[in-house]
Formats: sequence, structure tokens, C-alpha cells
Amino acid sequence: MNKMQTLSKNQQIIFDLIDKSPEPLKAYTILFNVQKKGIKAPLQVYRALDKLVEMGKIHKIESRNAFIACHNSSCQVAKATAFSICEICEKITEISSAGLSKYLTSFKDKDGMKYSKYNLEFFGLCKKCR
Amino acid sequence: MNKMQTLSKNQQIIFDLIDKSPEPLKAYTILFNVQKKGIKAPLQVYRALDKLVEMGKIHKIESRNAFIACHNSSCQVAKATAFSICEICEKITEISSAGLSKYLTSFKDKDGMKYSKYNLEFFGLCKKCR
DNA sequence: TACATAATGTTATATTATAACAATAACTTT
DNA sequence: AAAGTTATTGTTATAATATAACATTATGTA
Ligand SMILES: [Zn+2]
Ligand SMILES: [Zn+2]
Ligand SMILES: [Zn+2]
Ligand SMILES: [Zn+2]
Repeated sequence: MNKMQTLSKNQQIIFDLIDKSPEPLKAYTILFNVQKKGIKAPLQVYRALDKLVEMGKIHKIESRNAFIACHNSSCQVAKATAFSICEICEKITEISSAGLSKYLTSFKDKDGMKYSKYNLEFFGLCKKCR
Repeated sequence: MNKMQTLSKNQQIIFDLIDKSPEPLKAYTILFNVQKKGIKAPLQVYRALDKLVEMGKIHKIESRNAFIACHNSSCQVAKATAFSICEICEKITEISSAGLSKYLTSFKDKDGMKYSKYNLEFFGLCKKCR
């Protein structure tokens, strides 16, 4: 069974903010929004983000330098993520597809090499923007 | 047929450097290495990089902020890229798999949405590092 | 308690990327 | 060739993203 992860003060503040945000947040946007709670320096934000990513509570959208809460039942697959990104409105959604993750987790390259960790970002137009 | 793309002076200088590099290069590493050729400012580098990415001559490794030349017969699939990244030695290889690109290009999410563009980064240990 | 580990606070700095504006070069159309 | 248009270049300044280094405090464990 998973060891119950309890969040530290800063981790909890920053996770709550990201979790209730309708869109991915950037580190300095987070910083600005938690200054009233006493978090004053970028490093405090980045440290909490690092831990939250490690725990699988949030994911980083690499092409956008932004962070989104995992809604995939706190990602068992913290290290195997897939997102869709709308190129017009920047709506970003975590894709939760057993088929996709199975395909990618079992994918073997030319050397027969398998990879348990991956990050996939799809780009296109969301429903609203088409 | 594809319009033959001819590179501008700066684009050619920067492409040549990336193309002959055994590893992905970062923007400021590129800048440092082309200063002897008269390219003095970050913006000159970033502008050339943008165009080269557009043309599919190079790709950006998003999780590393680094650029690698496409060796996939100058990527017909400039907008559908996949890489493997060794977490120890940072060896990075473009994956060229018809099966993978077919699977991802035809992948439909829960809303039945298809995406023609994607970027996939696999993480693991390369042969040498295992 | 005593020890070890994780989290925090703080200042400074490194790294990555773009804004704004002016000047040239290259390509089109007449 | 002339005139108009677009792509590329040059330059300075600045914005945005991220980490180094060091001191302190809190938490967990033997
Ligand atoms: Zn997730
Ligand atoms: Zn949209
Ligand atoms: Zn390619
Ligand atoms: Zn390796």
C-alpha cells in the first residue's frame, strides 16, 4: 500500500492553489498568489513544486512551464503523463487512457529498450476553438 | 512537392553547429559557439532556432530546453516527434517508429478528438548506463 | 536525549527567452 | 530597373524561469 503522503505547510498552500485553478499555473504566478500567505521567494515555490511533482500530486507541462494538479486519482502513473493542449485558447487537459498508457509503457524502441517514464503532449484545437 | 527551403546565413551557421553536435545544444551554448562567426546576441540565435524548428530541420527537447537536428530524413513529421532520454548520461535520441507515430496520430481522446501534432519524451536508462 | 532527515527562510545569481526599434537583404510585380 | 513587399539581420534592454549557497527550524526516529 502507498505510504500516506502528508504535505508540509508550503506544499499544502501551493497544492491548494494549483488544485483549485481552472488552468495550469506558472511558478511566478503561484509566487504572486501565495505571498499573502508568507511565501516570499521563488525558491520556496520551486522547492514545493519539485516535491509535489515527485509525489505525483501535480504535473509539469514542459512546453508551457506550467503546473497542473493531477486528477487521475492522484496519479499512480506520476511518471507517465499525457496532455492535450489547445493551441488557441491554451486549454490543457490531462489525458487518462488505459490504452494509451499501456501502449506507451510497453513500447520498445529499435534497441528493444523499454521506458517506464514518459511525457506526451498533444497539440490541436479544442472543441470550442474549432 | 515540398518547396525547397534555403537557409539564411544565420540559420545555416546555427543549423550546421547543431547538426554536427553529438548532443542537443542549448541556446546560450550555441550563442557562445557562433560568436566567432559574428552572431552576437541571444535574439539572433532564438530567431534562427524558431525558423529551423518551423522547417522541421531541428527539434526542441522541451524538458531540457535543448535543440537537436532531425535525422529523420528532415522530418516530414516535424510536428510529431518522439525522443528517448537517458536520465544518467543525458543521451538523447530521436525515435523513428512508424508504428508509434501511426498510433499517436490516430489516437482519439475521450471526446473523439484527434491531434496531428505531438511531442513525446521517454525517460529511462540507455544501454551503456544500465 | 541525541541523532538524522526534511522543510524552511533569505539573499544573490544563473539561465532561458522576448520586446522594441532600426536597418538591410531578398523576392515580386510592374 | 523601379517600386513595393516580405524576410532577415543588428542592437540594446529587459522579462521570465530557475538554481546556488548558506543558515535556521521543524519533524521523525533510535
Ligand atoms: Zn496525473
Ligand atoms: Zn481552445
Ligand atoms: Zn525529426
Ligand atoms: Zn546513459
